[in-house]
Amino acid sequence: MSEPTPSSTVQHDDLEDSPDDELVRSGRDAALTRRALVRAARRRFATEGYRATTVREIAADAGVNVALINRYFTSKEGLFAACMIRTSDELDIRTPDRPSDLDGVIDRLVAHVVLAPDSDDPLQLLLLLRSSGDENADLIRRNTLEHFTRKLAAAAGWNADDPGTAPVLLRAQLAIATSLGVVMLRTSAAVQPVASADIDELTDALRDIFRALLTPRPTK
Amino acid sequence: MSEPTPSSTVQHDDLEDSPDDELVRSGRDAALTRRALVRAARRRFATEGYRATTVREIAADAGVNVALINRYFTSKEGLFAACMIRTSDELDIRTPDRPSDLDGVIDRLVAHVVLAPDSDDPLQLLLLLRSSGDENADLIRRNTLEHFTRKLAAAAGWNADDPGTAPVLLRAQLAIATSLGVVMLRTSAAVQPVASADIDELTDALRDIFRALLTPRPTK
DNA sequence: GCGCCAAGTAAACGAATGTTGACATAGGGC
DNA sequence: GCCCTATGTCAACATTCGTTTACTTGGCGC
Repeated sequence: MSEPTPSSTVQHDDLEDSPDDELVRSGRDAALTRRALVRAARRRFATEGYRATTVREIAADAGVNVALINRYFTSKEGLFAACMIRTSDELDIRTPDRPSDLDGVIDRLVAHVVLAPDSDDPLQLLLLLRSSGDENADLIRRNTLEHFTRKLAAAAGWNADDPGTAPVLLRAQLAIATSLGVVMLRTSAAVQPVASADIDELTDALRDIFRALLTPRPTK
Repeated sequence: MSEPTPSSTVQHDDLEDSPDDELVRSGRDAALTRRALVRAARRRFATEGYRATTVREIAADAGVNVALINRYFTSKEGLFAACMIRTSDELDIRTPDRPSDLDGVIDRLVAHVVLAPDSDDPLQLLLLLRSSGDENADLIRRNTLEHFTRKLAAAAGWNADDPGTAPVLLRAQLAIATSLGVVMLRTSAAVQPVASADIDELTDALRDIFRALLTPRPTK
């Protein structure tokens, strides 16, 4: 009888060709290890969900020993919280300051949606993540999504003080919902044809929808 | 040392007040048990995801012994397939035979999306379910989604033999993606305003989008 | 009323999960 | 150069997962 492979952790000598480690791990560097873990965790949490992701998978992706997750983040939940906090920050940065530039906002949103499946864009985690079983994480996600909705709606002419513009807020959120759905179909299920659609074609189609949704229209 | 509670299965004597069992379980009825399991599984799979759902939870929800899942459905995956198959059937039924009735199709889709959060509508499972970590389960979902996409696209004038209508297929899938996103925002995260939007208002907005997406438009 | 088979139960299994503690080692301060 | 601490490794843990096996129980045909 042959000996079973004793462990599922991969050694750092067979990282395959994954360029996940933006820098070559030369020596011992706690900060680098933490970043690698967060990056790997973001991808896994986004594509597999919180509970379906195992810490051993994350550690393997990051080319790091499993126990370091608990060393640096106390627990799996702590690692998840670390991913979420940074996500919230980055979304604020990407929000435009000039509400008039609706086309620019749309282009940026479309770019995020189209490119999300291949990146570890924090937006992807925000969009994909479902109920995690962690109340605080869910709250952060809801607040961030609502914040982003208001920003997008403002670019489309929504005014919090003008109840007449309320429909714009709803339409902005439908645009976000569409983004969420597209990202899910492309990353989570690889459903055709959207999963392998031509980038330009998909971009055009999305831009059409978002413009139709968000372009100021006085009529009902 | 106190004895640990030996099992997480609940007896059928403390079903709480859940009306999940549409009929009182008087005697032994295999068909009833199977239906109860499928119903409970649909809700759990839809709200928690495949891998995050445990067979013991499902059995407890259905007020049934865990082993019966394996007896009637061979495995957790078999139970999932049973949920999906019925979903596929219902979607087929709801698909019109007359492709010209686009408005009717749209109305039905919108109704499903709007009502999904409060029901155990099979469509909800289809829309909410994410990457399950189980290859066969993912394949079932992908095939069902693609099948439904083609049905919807056909109602909007898509013809598999006419490459010129390919964009319609993509747009139909964007409509599905939007549905998926809306259902997720409403059920999974309760994001405002879409979560508490007026039903009629939401219905109108969705109908507008889907018509704009799917109404035959000869121009590029 | 009785036996027989379907329906349901209980307990255990191996594998996988998150976590922990003891140990090994690199690398900079002195 | 030596040691001391931060960093990383290894093996084990308790628990939970899906599944299986042996068993009990209920209801229908005769």
